[in-house]
Amino acid sequence: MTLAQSGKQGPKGQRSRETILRAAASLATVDGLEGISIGNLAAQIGMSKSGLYAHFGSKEELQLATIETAEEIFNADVIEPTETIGDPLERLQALCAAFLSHVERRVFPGGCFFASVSAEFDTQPGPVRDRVTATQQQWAARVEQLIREAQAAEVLDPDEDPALLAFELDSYLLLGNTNFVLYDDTAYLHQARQAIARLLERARIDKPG
Amino acid sequence: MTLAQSGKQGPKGQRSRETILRAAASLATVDGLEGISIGNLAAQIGMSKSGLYAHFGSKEELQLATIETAEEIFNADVIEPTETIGDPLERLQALCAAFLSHVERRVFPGGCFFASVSAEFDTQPGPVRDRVTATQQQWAARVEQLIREAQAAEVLDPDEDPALLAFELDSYLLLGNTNFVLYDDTAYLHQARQAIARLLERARIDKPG
DNA sequence: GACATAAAAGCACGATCGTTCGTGCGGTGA
DNA sequence: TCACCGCACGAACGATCGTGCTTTTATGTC
Repeated sequence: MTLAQSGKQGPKGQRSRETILRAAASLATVDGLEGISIGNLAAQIGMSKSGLYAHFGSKEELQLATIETAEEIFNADVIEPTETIGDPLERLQALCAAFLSHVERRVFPGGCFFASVSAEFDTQPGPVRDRVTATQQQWAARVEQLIREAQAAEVLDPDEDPALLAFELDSYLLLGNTNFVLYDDTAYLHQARQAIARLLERARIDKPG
Repeated sequence: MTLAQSGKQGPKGQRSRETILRAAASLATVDGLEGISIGNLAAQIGMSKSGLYAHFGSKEELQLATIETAEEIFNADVIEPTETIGDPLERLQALCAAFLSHVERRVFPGGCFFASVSAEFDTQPGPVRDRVTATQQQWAARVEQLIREAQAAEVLDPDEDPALLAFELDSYLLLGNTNFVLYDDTAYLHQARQAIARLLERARIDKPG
């Protein structure tokens, strides 16, 4: 019986598991989630192939656990810091800024984990794809919801289509990430910031006076 | 001596090579350019592994030839039809429309070939990456150039930053492609079209009268 | 210090990877 | 008719893949 199947696990095992998954999440943004090999990952962190493998029942379980870890890292780094902001428009701006900062600081060496993995699994049905698309939709829904709140608070034009505005914002974030990684040039992150700023400016309600 | 190394090739060989490369280009947008295996590709088109391999000296040569073929397909389907249009703004609009149509018609089953492959090789140095980035830059430069021409023709606001405008347009195209493939929903292509239309409308010079 | 158990390693398996080699078929020109 | 050559084939290679089984090493409790 593998360690993964038996529910038992001590503190040592949890630490190892965490080490494995953090390395896997980083490697996945460079070599892809499928491109990672058990042996390669094991060598990376100085473990034996079988010792690493014992923590998971299969490669797919490792991939799913890796996604979960990446999501925790992403949430802690990008989403949670913005949740104390009351004003919805400010929170939206902070969210976009945090994302681009997250990419720029190379929290994951290959840029946004979910952009990377969803491009890899977009045409590969299965639990991995489902898990990734769920996270993506959650992100898009969050952006759109903040736009609706900003409209309700009368700081964004209520005639704007929230879904379209969210699409446009996400577009800038995605291409900013993609081009930054591809060309290793922060100029594209700055373009994303400019595009976001003027899009939101155009959607803002003109305050009288 | 392999067929690839000897320059000699008859009409039969060229036809086979073309068959291989077209299948490879399609498969690459689904399984990735690295995910393609020689055996898998050979089985797909009913050839032996070694028979296929003889057309190329290595897998990397196959990848590079695949990119070249994909570029030809893309140019013929997206770029060339728009080159007869004189007005730069109209040509820009036609180019964007042609791209989204190209994606929607699934000329490649996994959407835009270069979006797919550049996401895969963005962190993998080598000739393949270089070839892909070159094509990407060529596309971006084309879009930006059309914007400049439209500004010179006084149909787009000369105060607009051409690079930024090109970035925004490319953003919509990329996310439109990505989400269409990921969710198999044309709604995202429509959002891209809306975003493009209103961005260009905002950048247009208001005609007096 | 002995014992139970978690955690990692050792080793080996079948499959598949890219790659190479020798061979054979079919058409073309001497 | 015969030699030649483009083209594709089958077989096999070393390497690496994911995956198991067995054994050894740590860890922690009495």
